[in-house]
Amino acid sequence: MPKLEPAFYLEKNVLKVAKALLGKVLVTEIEGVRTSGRIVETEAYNGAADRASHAFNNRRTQRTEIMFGEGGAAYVYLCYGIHHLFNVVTNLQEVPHAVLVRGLEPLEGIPDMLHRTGKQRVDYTLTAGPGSLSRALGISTALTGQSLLGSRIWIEDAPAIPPKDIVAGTRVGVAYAMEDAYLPYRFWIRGNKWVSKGKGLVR
DNA sequence: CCGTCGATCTCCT
DNA sequence: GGAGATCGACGGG
Repeated sequence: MPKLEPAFYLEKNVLKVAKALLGKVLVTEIEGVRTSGRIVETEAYNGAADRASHAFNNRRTQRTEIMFGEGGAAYVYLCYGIHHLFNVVTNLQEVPHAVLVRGLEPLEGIPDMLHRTGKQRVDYTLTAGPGSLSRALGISTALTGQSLLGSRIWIEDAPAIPPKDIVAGTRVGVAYAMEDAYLPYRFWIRGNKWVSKGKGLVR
């Protein structure tokens, strides 16, 4: 399937993009090794208005600067000093929206994913969870700022997931975000085994 | 099954 | 100095 068009990433409603990304295929080609997976779980980060976002209140740092660029780039940052978390930058320039990819169903290059992660067998721990899927696909902070229309990391089109098969819940690990921690900004494909086990706040 | 803890970057106070 | 968009190892029940 073809790469998603630039217009896909310019959508101004980040919740729409987070849902539309479900079912699409994330592909990396790192040093000649191609690996891919179907996106089954996402979280929307609503920029300046969102206390859970790194760009809350339009906070600009060297790390977050890429989110202020035009939609269609990768924002990869180091979490807890160890894990490389991959986000899709969306919306127009100066609007720092992003979608975190939290779960993938592995498709191409599974032996390479096993090699990268040191795992013996394929199970949900290979690509469920944002840190795990980055390791499997070879995504690191070296890719932050890369265009998703380029040749190292991109997203391919696939049929949309019907709304009845999309579940919404609260985001994981954002308790610090006060009232925004309760927003239903996490989306996943109902019943899919590659969704991470992380739990958001419940009220 | 569950809770705790270490790893060790980036940014804030 | 402390917390964080996480994960896996370990110990107890």
